[in-house]
Amino acid sequence: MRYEKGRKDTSRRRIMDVAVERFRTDGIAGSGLATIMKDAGLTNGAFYPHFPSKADLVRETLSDALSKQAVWLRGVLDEGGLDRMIDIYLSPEHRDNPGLGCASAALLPELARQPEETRGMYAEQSRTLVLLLAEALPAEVKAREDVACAIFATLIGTMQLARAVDAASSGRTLQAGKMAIRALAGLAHTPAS
Amino acid sequence: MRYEKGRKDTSRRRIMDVAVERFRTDGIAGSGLATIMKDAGLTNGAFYPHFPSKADLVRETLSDALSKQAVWLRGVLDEGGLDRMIDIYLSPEHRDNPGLGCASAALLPELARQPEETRGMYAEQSRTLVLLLAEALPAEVKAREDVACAIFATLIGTMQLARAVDAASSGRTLQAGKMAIRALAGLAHTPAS
DNA sequence: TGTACATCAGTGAACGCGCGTTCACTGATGTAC
DNA sequence: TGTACATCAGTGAACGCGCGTTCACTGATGTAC
Repeated sequence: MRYEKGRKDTSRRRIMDVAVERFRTDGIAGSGLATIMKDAGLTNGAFYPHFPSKADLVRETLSDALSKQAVWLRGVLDEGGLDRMIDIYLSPEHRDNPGLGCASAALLPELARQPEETRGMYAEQSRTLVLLLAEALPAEVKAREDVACAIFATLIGTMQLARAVDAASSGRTLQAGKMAIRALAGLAHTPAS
Repeated sequence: MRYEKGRKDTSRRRIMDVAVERFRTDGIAGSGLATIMKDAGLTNGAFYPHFPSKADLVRETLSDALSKQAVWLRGVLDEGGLDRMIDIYLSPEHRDNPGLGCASAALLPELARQPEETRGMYAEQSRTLVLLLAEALPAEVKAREDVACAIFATLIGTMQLARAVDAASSGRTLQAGKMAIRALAGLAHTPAS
């Protein structure tokens, strides 16, 4: 049947929202299209009027997620600075909700195995995040982009580690990451969080 | 047919060697048992006299890989110290050969999605690596285990990032990681590597 | 030392299942007149 | 304003394929005598 105007756009949006969350929760290879479509309230076949293939869905959803993360990052850095961002990123809430969190923390090794087009998208989008971090570094920091890149890597590595280890060490892992990133950024070390 | 003594052990060893390499290259969910067995020179059905399930293969091979990594780490730290280890870990050779490299860099987010038993194994084995790093820190470093944990996270995050981004920025990412880890460890920063 | 036999690693076909993708079809809506 | 018709998002069954796992079977070897 023919549907009302704008219907296709909202369906597409719903598919994408359901898909990123599932990718971040179960991995890309671990997420089937049938499940995604069912969760979006549609059937198998409705996928292909929206996306030419799963690879395209992956690329588009992750590109979207990274753009949103850039908006979020800009906002948090503007309001609360690097210090505040670190506390939010390395929070237990973020750790316990990978489906709603950072795509890099959830999927980075799998992203490295994606087709060239997806990898190029990631290279570009992650660079934006690193540049935003670089801008937020204290004025006296040298080699700003390199420091920002290392901070980005430490955020991601710390979150992955906190998710993989047992609950007992997880909190300490997060704290260790915060401490290290503050040291790299040249911020005062605040022992109690 | 009945095979000569020790045959089962060498087959098992071959399955495990082929499996870890494939896991690290293609991911766990992305690696099928049929392919692994074929690469090990055996057929499908020969898998089950060796392992009760794929999950067991995953746990055993990764446990083995992490033990070997601990041996490697101890050796490199003894011979060349933290500085040498950083250079080897964050080398283009390691980046370009994930199949032979660090299991954490290749699989950490996927490890966080494994069954409890596998996660427990990882928590334990990664702790050993962190403690080895802590021992290798310069004497004056405080909060040694926390610093070591952050260094571990930075090594992993940096390698993942270097593998995901384009070739042009990849080298710089590795250098930025080296610089940051040397700073965290309180080692002199050597601008040229 | 020679013979009979139990062992069991490995074979290869098959199991049910979910994967990504294709396709003929539906039918309420927007558009043209 | 009313009618005829083209559109096309979505349906639901099917495609071939690879997945993890099972199973009846093989047959050279190690073991027992």
